[in-house]
Amino acid sequence: MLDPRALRRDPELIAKALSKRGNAFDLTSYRELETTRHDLQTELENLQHERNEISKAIGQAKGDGLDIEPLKLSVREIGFRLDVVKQEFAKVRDELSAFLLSIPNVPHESVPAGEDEDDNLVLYERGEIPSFNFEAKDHVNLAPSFLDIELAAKISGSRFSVLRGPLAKLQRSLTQFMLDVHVEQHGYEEVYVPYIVNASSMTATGQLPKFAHDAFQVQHTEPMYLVPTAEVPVTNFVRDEILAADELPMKFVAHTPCFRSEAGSYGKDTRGIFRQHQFEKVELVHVASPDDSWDAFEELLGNAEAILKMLELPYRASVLCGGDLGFAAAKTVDLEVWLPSQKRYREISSVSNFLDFQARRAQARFRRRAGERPELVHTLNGSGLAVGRALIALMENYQNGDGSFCIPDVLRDYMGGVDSLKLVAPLSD
RNA sequence: GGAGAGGUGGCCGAGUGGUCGAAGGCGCUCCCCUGCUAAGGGAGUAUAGGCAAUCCCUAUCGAGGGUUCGAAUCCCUCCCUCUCCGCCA
Repeated sequence: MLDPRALRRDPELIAKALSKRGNAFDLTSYRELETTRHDLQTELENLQHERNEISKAIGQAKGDGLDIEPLKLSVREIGFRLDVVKQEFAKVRDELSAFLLSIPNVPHESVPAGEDEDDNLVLYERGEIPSFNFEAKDHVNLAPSFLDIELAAKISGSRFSVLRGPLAKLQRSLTQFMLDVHVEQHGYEEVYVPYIVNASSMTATGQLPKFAHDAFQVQHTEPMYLVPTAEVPVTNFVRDEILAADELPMKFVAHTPCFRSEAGSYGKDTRGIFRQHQFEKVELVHVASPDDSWDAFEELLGNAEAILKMLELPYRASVLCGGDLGFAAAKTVDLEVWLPSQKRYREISSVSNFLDFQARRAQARFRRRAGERPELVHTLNGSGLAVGRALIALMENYQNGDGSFCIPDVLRDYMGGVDSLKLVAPLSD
């Protein structure tokens, strides 16, 4: 959520800043709502004040043994009027808050203008794109019977997968490796978190109310949601908390499955496990002081890149343009890994600084010094990395032409010493 | 699933329908005293909103309704936590 005070002070400025996203900010209805809210609130508070005064007087009169009936009568009209105004105010307040919750974050000044991913700005490329003297197979053809989409379709439906044997182990090894690096080398605390969250958590990080259709909802005593990313449960650690300055920065790493409905992506990336309703991700989350969040951003990006470097996968980094920027983010840098079968880079990590946008929704604050007013923290996160996509990238970039692919050095211990896999032969069971 | 207890400020914990935003304690901040690995004394210390505003006003005692001139306090619904029993990975 944007700062309501900043918005009130200069709505034009915010509208202009949001236009970088191609987001039309409705100044007219905002002004109308805000004016109505202000008028109603003033009237409401005045009425409440009057009522409080008289009620206080009644209390005193009663104590003094005086007749309180005339006073009661005088407060009656106020009560009626109050009921009406209270209702009107509640309605406008709810409308305004729904309006505010649906406004995306203001893009940082370094974010390029643009409509979609074609307008993203490539920062740099790293690693060496492999040159094969054979036709590169894609990940499906490299492990046909170990990656069973049909079986998953029977069990669940489209966009699910079953991984078998060594392929399942390889995905687990990747996960383990990433967690270990972030904990042992980058100073993160590993956390294990719920995979189902409540509506308040989803609202705090920005998935709700606007993007309900992207999430899987679970019906319980109240509506709950399968986590679309560990960002949701982990960032919500600090919801409604007032932290001490020395508790910052907080750095968490969590491995979770992620669930996305992928509504609106029909026909897109339908082959293999590239875009699934359920996928594994290792996520990094920072809770930072506002002074340090851009440093934290660089650190996070470096931490995610470190995994790609250690796996020796070719990748590039791009700043997302305004139009491609996620709802809550002020700035995002995507890491994209080279996929030989597609002969292009594809997203494997997304690193974002949300500034105080999520923190305001979450009321996540800290105190610089004891006795001072609490301030909103800054939140950031980044994939470190998307495990399923890392699996694809590894298989494809390390393929040898005979259907086998090598296991990168850093994973060999996790794989029990295995240095290559050949999974093109049918599964024998 | 059954039975019970409870949700109050950074924490613990009082609270009779009326001057309670809330006693007391702890913690924290500042000051004083003392000069020595301690203690004592004083003052302050919730959040959000309105306003140019220190002041002032409004709201908030798990959430939402209700009763009442007035609700932390009474009633209803929901959520959560804890204890015991049952079941269970």
